[in-house]
Amino acid sequence: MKRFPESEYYVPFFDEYEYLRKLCPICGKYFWTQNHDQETCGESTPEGCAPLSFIENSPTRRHYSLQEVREAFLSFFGKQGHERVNPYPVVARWRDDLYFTHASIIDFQPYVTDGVTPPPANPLVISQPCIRFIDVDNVGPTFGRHLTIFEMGGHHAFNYPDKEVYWKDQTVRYHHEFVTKELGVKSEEVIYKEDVWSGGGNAGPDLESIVRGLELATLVFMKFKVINRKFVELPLRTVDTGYGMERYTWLSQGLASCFHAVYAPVLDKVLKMAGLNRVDNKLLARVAEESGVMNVEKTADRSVRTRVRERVAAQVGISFDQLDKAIFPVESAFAAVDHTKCLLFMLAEGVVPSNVHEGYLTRLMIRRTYRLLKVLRIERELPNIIDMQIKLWSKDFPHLKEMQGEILEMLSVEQEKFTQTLKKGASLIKRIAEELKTKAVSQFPVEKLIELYDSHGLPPEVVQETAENSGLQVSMPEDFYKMIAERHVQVPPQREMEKIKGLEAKISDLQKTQTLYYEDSYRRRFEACVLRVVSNKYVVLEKTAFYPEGGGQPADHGHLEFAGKSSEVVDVQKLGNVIVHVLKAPLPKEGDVVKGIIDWKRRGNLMKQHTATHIINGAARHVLGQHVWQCGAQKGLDRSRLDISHFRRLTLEETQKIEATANEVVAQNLSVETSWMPRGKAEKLHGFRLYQGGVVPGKDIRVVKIGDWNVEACAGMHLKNTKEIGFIKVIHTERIQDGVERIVFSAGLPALKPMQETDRLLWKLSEILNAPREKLEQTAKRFMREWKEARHREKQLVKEIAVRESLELKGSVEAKKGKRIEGANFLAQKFKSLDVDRMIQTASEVVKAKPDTIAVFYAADDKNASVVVMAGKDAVEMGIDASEIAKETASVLGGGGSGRPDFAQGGGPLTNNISKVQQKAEEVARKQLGKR
RNA sequence: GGGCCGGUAGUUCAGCCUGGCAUGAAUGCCUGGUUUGCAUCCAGGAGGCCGCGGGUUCAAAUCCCGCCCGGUCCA
Repeated sequence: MKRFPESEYYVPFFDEYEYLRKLCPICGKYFWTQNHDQETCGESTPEGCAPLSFIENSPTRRHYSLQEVREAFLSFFGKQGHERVNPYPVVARWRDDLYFTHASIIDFQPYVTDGVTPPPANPLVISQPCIRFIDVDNVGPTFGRHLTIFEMGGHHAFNYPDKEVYWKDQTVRYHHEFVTKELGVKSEEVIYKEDVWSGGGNAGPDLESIVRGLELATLVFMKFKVINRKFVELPLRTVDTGYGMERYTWLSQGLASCFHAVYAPVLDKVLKMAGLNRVDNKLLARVAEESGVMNVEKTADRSVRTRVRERVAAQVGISFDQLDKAIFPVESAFAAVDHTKCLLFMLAEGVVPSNVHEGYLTRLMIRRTYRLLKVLRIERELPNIIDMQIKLWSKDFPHLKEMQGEILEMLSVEQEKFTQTLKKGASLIKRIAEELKTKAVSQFPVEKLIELYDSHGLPPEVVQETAENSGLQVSMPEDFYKMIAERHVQVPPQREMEKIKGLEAKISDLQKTQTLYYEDSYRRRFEACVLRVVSNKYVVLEKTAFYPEGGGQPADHGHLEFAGKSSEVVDVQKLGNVIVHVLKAPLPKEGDVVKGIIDWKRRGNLMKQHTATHIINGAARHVLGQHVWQCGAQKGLDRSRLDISHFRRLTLEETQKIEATANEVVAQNLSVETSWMPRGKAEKLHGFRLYQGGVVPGKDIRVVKIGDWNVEACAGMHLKNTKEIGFIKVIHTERIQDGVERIVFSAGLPALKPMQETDRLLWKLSEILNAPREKLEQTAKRFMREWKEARHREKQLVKEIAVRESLELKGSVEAKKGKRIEGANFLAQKFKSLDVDRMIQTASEVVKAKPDTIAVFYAADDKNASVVVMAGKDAVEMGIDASEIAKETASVLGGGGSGRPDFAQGGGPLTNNISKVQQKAEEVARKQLGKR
């Protein structure tokens, strides 16, 4: 749907304020204005509907800092009955459909907007830091209209069928009042433009407010769900507003760019570092006014950008080159100032740069920032810029300061990695270029370009630079990134669980199964009534103490007893609210009362492993830092694993420290408390650290708290106190992805097993090396050293023997003991032991001394026979081909051989035929010499 | 989660496709000489579990399988 009818946008406010609805002849959108002479929509769009006309001419009552705009916004809506809500994290860990919070409404999706959970307040107001990568190419060129990190002010009202808060008219009135009465903009300057908003499966009409060319806010009326491309009305209608706090700040200050308004102290210093502090502000202001046409589409090639710039240059009245030279570095500084704040917020919330997920986006951001700073020749200043950003923002966001050390460390690790990649890349390109040159190829092949990007991370532009220096032409095909994409087409994963889905339909009418394991996690026996039996395999009870698989904890096993029979429970799954036991025959009948008995050895172990997982997680964070988050976990009967985010390989020392810390927690006998509470309350009480295991659905969540050590939202089975675990042993660690470390450990009695394994190994080693345990290390070192020395000595000896033997043989050649055939010396010799290396060395010496010699040396052990054939320089010239001799003689031995004319070897398993080698070799040699 | 590239002297790499002596290359190191201020030149030398484990083969750095380690791209 392109647009909604007028009725979706009309509000009585427009009549009251004598607003007129008009159609913009340039962008083709409807808009509402009080100024009846207004012709275009008044927004500074890429189509050029209007310039920005507030530069050096602010329409507001006074200048506002970002902090002041935020406060004005929050308190204005506070006065209008909105409750203030603290901002959420920028890393959206409570969602599995996106990585970063990119709008204020994200905080309340999906549970609030789907009606599952009540909102924390209604109506509410919030100023939410948001991260958006979608516009990253525009950050800088648009002078701050686009940012990767910004604060979105939102006042939200959730209208339920039985409870109306406010809807369109009131929303527009609030906005209008805020802009005119609070900020002092004249009413006739405020234009409302109609648009259609959709995102995240929801949609609705929206009005954008525009003042002096700048879009300031979007007022969205979320009332549809998109199902099969059709709009279906939602029972819950949400007022979703987004006020660009930075844009209001910019508007009020009327400075040349949004960055001047928001980042003044940092921008000043960055410009100074880069030697750009004398840039003409008048010129900047003129460019800013026209910057609305800048809108670099992600896929657009350079020519579009150039064209747009030329247009701006014409408007400003200077040449393209002049403009580009003056403005381009400033835009880079703008972007750098934005990107470093973005990095600061991401890293402060513990995103570890990596090759996957949000970590990868962070890595791309770091590399992008690094390249920008490099263009400005201030890449060494990155830590200083980050420090300045911390200083600027930690007043409002105190958590930034706490992470200072870790952030700088992560950045330096990342920077080091990147320079390594670039360094390696440069030498790689050079080598390829040289190789191509020797082949007289002047065009850089596309497949090499693709390989360099895909496998070595070198964008074509970088290749271009380096390769063109070596005189190679590099042209990038238009569909380069499409070609990359084609290399990554993947087969969609096959669907499993189809059977279970069929099962779900057959039990969906049943009531929620009562969960006895939550009432008492130590309960081992219970009685319950059978509600349903499906497919002679699945049994549903009214209540159960069997824990179904979930949250990385495997299902309980055990028995059901009924009418004197016993049936084994082999699996337990949760389908919706119903718990299904998978049984091995015999099966009870529907209506039977059965006795359930949990396999306690299994369950007890799993509880130990699970509580231990939480402790290890806490220990890892304690030892390594606040950037540690759980990225995955799986509990097992005798060992479990926990994946954590960390930017380096774990060292042995760190691992042992984690292990020691975890065991201290065990020894402290901390109590483990589990409780159910509303999501909002839990978040308020314990923060977003709760969501270690990823998304936790539902209105109420279960909070597992281990003393003051660790709090997580978790549905699993836990002990009552840590001492019950007994002992935790870390078995090993591995790096499963860049930035993700896996810790494999065991808890309780099963932890004994890996320790005994290690013990056994040491025992064996001690036996083999014949050394006591405490001397093992130095003994192993000594053996290694001696082995090396021995190997070295052997090599020398073989050489020496070869020289001696060759002297003897040379003597026999001279004494004409060897055969002379066709003017060449033919020397065949059987060696006593099969030592190919020695034969080669010897032959090599002989041939060197007597270049007209053909040496055929052979030997056999009980399994194989080998032949070495070497021909001197003169012999080769006479027509000898050692390769053929080796091949022919080896065929007598039942094998094969080959090599070069001067040297070849072969062999075979028929050791009995070794006596025939000499004759055969001579025969072939004669033939070769005779041919000449 | 998936794809791709790589692991060989201290370092950067060649050799692998097409199995057959690692006389491997450059650089760094050591010795001697020539010079002598700042990447000088010449001669000689030391330095390799060819990532680990299997398999194929008369023969594996090279081919096949598994693992470990590093890099990189995509979602």
